[in-house]
Formats: sequence, C-alpha cells, structure tokens
Amino acid sequence: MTTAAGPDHSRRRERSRQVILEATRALVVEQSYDKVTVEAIAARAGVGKQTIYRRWPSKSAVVFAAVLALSEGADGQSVELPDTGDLEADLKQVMRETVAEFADPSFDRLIRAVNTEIANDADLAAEYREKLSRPLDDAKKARLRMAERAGQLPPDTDLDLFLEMLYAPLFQRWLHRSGPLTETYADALVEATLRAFGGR
Amino acid sequence: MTTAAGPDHSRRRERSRQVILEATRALVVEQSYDKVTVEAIAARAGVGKQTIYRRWPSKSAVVFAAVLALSEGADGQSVELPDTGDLEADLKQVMRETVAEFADPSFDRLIRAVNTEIANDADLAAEYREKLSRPLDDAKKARLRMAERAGQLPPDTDLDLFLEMLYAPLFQRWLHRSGPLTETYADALVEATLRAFGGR
Amino acid sequence: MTTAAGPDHSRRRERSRQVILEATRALVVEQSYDKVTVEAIAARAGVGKQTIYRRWPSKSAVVFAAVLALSEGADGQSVELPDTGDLEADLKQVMRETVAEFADPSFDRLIRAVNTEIANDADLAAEYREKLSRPLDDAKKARLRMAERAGQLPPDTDLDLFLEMLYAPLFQRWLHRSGPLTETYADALVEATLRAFGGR
Amino acid sequence: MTTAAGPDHSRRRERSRQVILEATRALVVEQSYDKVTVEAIAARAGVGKQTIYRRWPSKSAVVFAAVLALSEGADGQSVELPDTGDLEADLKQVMRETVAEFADPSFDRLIRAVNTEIANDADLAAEYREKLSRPLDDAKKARLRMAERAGQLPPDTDLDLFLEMLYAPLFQRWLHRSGPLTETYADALVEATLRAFGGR
DNA sequence: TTCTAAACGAGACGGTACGTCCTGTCTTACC
DNA sequence: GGTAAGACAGGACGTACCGTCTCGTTTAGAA
Repeated sequence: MTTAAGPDHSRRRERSRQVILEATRALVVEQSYDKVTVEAIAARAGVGKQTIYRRWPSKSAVVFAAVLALSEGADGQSVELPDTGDLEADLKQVMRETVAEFADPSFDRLIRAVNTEIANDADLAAEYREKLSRPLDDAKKARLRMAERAGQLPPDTDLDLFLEMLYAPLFQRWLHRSGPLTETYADALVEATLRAFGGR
Repeated sequence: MTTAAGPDHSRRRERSRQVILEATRALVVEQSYDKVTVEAIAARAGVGKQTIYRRWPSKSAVVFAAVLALSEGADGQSVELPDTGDLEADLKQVMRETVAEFADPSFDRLIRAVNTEIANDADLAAEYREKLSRPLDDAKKARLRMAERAGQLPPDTDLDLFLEMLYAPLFQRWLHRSGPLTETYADALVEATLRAFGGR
Repeated sequence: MTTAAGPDHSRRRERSRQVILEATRALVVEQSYDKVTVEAIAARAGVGKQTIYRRWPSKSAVVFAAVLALSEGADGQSVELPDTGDLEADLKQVMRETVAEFADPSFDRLIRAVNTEIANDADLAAEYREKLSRPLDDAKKARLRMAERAGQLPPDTDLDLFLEMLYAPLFQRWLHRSGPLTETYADALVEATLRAFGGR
Repeated sequence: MTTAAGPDHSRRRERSRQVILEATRALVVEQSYDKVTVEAIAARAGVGKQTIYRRWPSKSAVVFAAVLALSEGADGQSVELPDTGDLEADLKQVMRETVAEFADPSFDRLIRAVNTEIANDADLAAEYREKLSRPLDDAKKARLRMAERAGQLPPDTDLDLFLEMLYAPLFQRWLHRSGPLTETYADALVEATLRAFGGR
C-alpha cells in the first residue's frame, strides 16, 4: 500500500491561491462587477490565466471562493452568538450588526456579487447554503434553543421559519434597495418576529 | 419646414418591439441564462441588432422590458386583491397563488433573470420597484387598509414591514432555493405575520 | 430564381483586406518570422482578429495571400520576357534580375515565409504553383518556344526540365544559403543549361 | 582545487537522449507537423520537458538533431559512391536511389520538417550544410574527381555547379511538389548535366 | 554499503497566442 | 426613414504550448 506520492506542489498552490482570491476581492470591491473578468483577475494577481482555470471552472466559482475564503479565515469554524439571557436584546444586537455589515460598501459588493452568481446556478446556490448560510443559521438556532429551554420561546417553535421572518425582510430590502437599513429597522424586525412566535 | 410627415412608422416599431420582447422571453425560458445574448435575441426575432440597440441600451434593459411587458399586458393597470371580509383567508389565497407562480418554470426563469440584472444595477432596481413591485404592494396595502378599517388589524400598522415579513421569506427561499415552496408554507407565513401584527 | 440579394459590403471588405495584407507584409519584412502572429497583424492593421479570420482560415493563408497580392498588382496579368533575338543574352538578363530580387531583404523574407508555409501544406503548395510559379514559367516557356522556332534550341526540347535546371540551382542555393548569388553565377547557370540542351 | 569529481551520469543522459530523438521522429512521421510540440515529444518519450530543454534550446534543434541522428548512425562516417568506371551509370544509380528516398513517406516528412526549420534560421541552415549536405557532396565530388582523372569529365569542372544542376531540380520538384519524381526523371537529370559539362 | 549529487518525471507556474464569441457601432441596400 | 443584414474594432473567453521553476525520486560513482 504505497500511494505513488510524487512531488508536493502544495506550497506553491496555496500561495498562488491566496493571491488570486485577494485580487478577486479587490476587483469586485473596486470595479463595476461586469469588469471583473478572469483576465483582469489574472493580471491583478500577477498570475497566468491557466493557474486560475486549473483550480476553478468559471469566474463564478472564483468569485464565490473569494468571498467564502473571508468567512473561513474567521476563527476557524464556529460562529457563536451572544447569550446574555435576554433574547430580545441579543437578537437586536445581532441584527444591528448585520445591518452594519450590509452598510459596508466592500461587504455589500462582495455579497451582491455572490448573489448574482448564485441566482442562476443551482449548484453554487447549494454550496452557498452549505458553506455560508448554514453555519450562521446553526449558530442562531443554537441560541434560539437556549431561549426555548429558558421559557422565552414556546417549545417546538419552527426555527427555520423564525429565522426567515427575522432575516429575509432585511435581505430583500438590501438586495432590491427597497428601503433604508437602520437600527430601528433591525429592532422592529426582532420585535415583530418575537410577537409572531410568542417570544418574550 | 417641419415634420416631413410620410408614412406612419409607429406600427412597424410596435410590431418589431413585440417580436423582440417575445423572442427574449422565449430565450430566457429555454436557454441557460448566459446564452441569452443580444445577438441571439436578434436572430430569434428575425431582426437586426441595431433595431434592438435603438430602443434599449443593454441586454439588461431588454430582458427587464420583456418581463415587464408581461404584467403590463394584464388588465391594463390596477391589480386587485380578493376581499371576502376574511383577511386571513384572503391573504392565504394570495400567498398560495404566489407560491404557484414561482413553481412555474417559465415564471421562475424570467424572474430569476430580472433579479440577476437588478442585483448590480441600482437604476434598474429602482425601475423594478417602481413598475413591478409597487403596483402589487399598493394593491396589497389597499386590502390591508380595508382590514384596518374593519378592525382586523390595529390602526397605524406598519404596512411596509407587514408586507416584507409576509413576502420576503418566500422570496428568499425561492432565490436561494433554501426550502420547499408549499401551500403549507404560504399559510404558515400568513399566520405568523398576522400574529406579529395582532391581526385576526 | 431570386438569390436573396442583401446589401453589398464589398467596399468595406476590400479596404480592410488591403490594410491587412499590407500590415502582414510589413511584419514579415520587419520581424523575426515566428513573431508574425495573427494578433500582431490585427494590431498593426488596426483591425479586429475576426476580420482576419472571416477571410482566411489560418496565418499561413494570410501570409500567402499577402505575398500573392504583390504579384497580382503587377500589370494585371501577363508577364513578358525580353526578346532581343539573342537567347543567351535574354536569359542572362532574366537570371540576373532574379538574383537581384533574392538579394533584396524584403523580397527574401517574403518568399522565405511563403516557402515555410508551403513546405508542410500540400494545398497551399498547389496554389503557389498555380498562382505564382505557373505564370512566370509560362512566360519563360513562351520565350523558349520563340527560340525553338528561331533554331536556337532543338525542337521538342523538354522545357520543364530546361527551366528546372536553369532555375532550381539558384533557388536551392538561396533557400539553403549554400553559396553566393552573383551575376557570375547567373551567367554560369544560363551557359550550362544552354549547353545541356544544345542551345546556342 | 579542481573538478569536484562525483559520479558520471553519461549513461542516463545518453539513454534519455535516444528516447527523445526516437519519439521526435515518430511524431514527425505520424502527426501533422504543427502538432509536433516539445510537450508532445516529452509525453511520447516519457520524459520531463526539462530533460529536453537541458540539451536543446528549441524544438527546431530537437527535430534537427533527431533527423541528423539518422545519418550519423549509418556506417560511422564516410559515405561512398559506387564507382564502376561508368560515370553515367553510377550517377543514375545514385539519383535513382535519391528519388526512392524521397518517395518514402517517413523520409519525406522528416526532411520536410528539417527544411521548414532551416528556412528561417540561418544558424541551423549552416549546421545543415555542414553536417548533412557536405558529407554527401564530398563523396559525390570524390567520385567526380575520379571521373576527371579518367577523362570522363573535363579537368577543372566546376563541381559545385555540377552537383547543383544535378540535384537541385530534384530537390525543388520535391519541395514544391511540382512534378513526379521518377527514375526517368533521375536519368534525364544525369544526362542533361553530363551534356552541360561535357561529360561522357 | 552507504553517501552524495546529478539527472530525472512530473507538473505548476507566468506568459503569449490561439481561434471563437459577443458587444455596440457603422455601412449598405431595400422597402 | 426605418429596417435586415452583417462587417467592423474591440476585447474576453477558455485552451494549448512555451520555456522556467520547483518538487521528491532514482541512479550510480566515490567514499
């Protein structure tokens, strides 16, 4: 059982991978999105186009990976939500932070780019849910289950629906630019959602 | 020395306009969206490319107009919602119809295309809200105001927020393909939203 | 029997055709031959690559056409050789002119380029013989037949062989750079060939 | 303080050298010539590209070496021409053999490849003359000098010119595919050349 | 027999050019 | 004058090779 081995190019691969993803993010943030081309990424990264195509099958995938890499770098894995015992206060804090994120122009452009790619690519959408949405949702659900145990939410609350009602209005307002994203709005969403599910 | 008069070309314009928009819709529905090119539209419509560029500045605008034309054709202008006196039942009916629309593959692709174009183009997004979202929202708000007057909703309910909580979860679930769109789901959204806003 | 007709774009076509061929010749003359790329030709001509590929299938064909265009421009069609009545003197003049042509660096590079393309492409070689070699050979044969009639050459001389023995040594010496191309050499070829075929 | 010594790897070098040249010849013979790439040679030879570039500076050089290696393998060095005492018969035999060589598809492709490389590379052309043409020419000249001494050729015959007139027509006809290469043709060339130089 | 250094296969890399496709403009002939 | 047709300059696509550059892995002589 000898596993052919062969040379290890992982150092080079990893280095160029980082350069490419960083260049991609820079372009997405700086440029009109349709000027983000594979050729531009390669030029910016000081890399041959083939080095990009060797790893990713399309521009979509590169952009996706570039954004994904951001959250992966975070703290390794687990996201954790505040738990002061006051569910409403904790959720408001989280939602206010989310509002602040969307207000950051760099973040805005990156997430907008990802959503563009996702909209017409079911596979990428699946990966998005798996790698970006799920970890966050899991953390939120964990916090909500704590609240259930503490009697702040009815048992057997539909947590998926709860999260959707809490978060989707914000997402839609942001994507369609259909209204201001303020702390007041964040608070109102928390309050309405808690009312909807009998939380206190 | 004004207006050479001559024949009236507005008929030709209108005819070719319809042909172009129909061809666009056909391509959006049939093809992978990134194969929908101006050239393909022109070929499909049996039209010179210039005839397209004379009317719209970009592919985005054509696609947008193609989808917009669908709802304009409806009954001229005003959309109206059912009003049986039973708010919950009426909303459930509307939401179930919306779920059904999203389940239609043609509708799915068309709306997905529009959302793709909108995500990175603020002007188009504004037009989208103005021409597609607003009329629908206005109709819904009219129905909700009836409910207020009937005492089924508290006065001064934040109707924008009400509509977002009702609709955005459905929209997000559809866009991200993050869950099934069923009648049960439609009903649950109505019930939760009514609870959130003290409706009955 | 209506032959679709449609607009005639031949003026634009002809103009860009000339620009491309001229740019090609310029590059062949100025550059190391393997730097003559379709992209370089397009850039030099101020033309999109597609405008080249619309007309010719490969770089070979463009280069070939560029060289061919030179001799076509000449005087329309017919080449004619001097006929003073003195065969030997006339042939020497012609061969000396040929030697002079090969000494011209521009001509050298152009013909070398064509011979490169021809060597591995039988179709192009056929076109070369047809369009470049044959007209010249026909003119030479016409002059030789005059000589036959004048009794300066035996009747039924194998004119193809005559021309090959006259010309091929010069061609080979040039292609392989295997010796100097001088007027003395030109004269020696004429004299030897005339001896070989009993000319006087 | 000299020559660190160390092991002698010449055996490996020599082995891989042979493998590379053989693979090159195989590709030249089998493939359309522009598919003969360094990468293809390396793959066919089961060798890293660097092993090729360590020895030769370019594809041209490899192809050249591959063809050159064929004639070097022959009988060590000296080529010798038949000498039956009958100059005409001996030359006809040699020319008929040459015609036969050109008729061999493998030989055809190999020599064509070399001539392609040579046409635009003066250095390679010099090496070609030195290593491939000269030995053959020297052998032929030796035979012709025997004929001079035997009174079958005039003294002080220009042997270079003699050889060119004998051989160049054949070469040109082959390179340009401008006529059939037959034994009759070979004989005619010998006869005409002998006439040209007063041979018998 | 072990050590050491070259040559090696593998293949990633930064590049250049390929030949194709589409964009948005321009030109021509037709109606 | 608007139109269908389509040529055009431009530029990105994704692929193929170039020639260079690491990587471990033989390999074979010297120690």
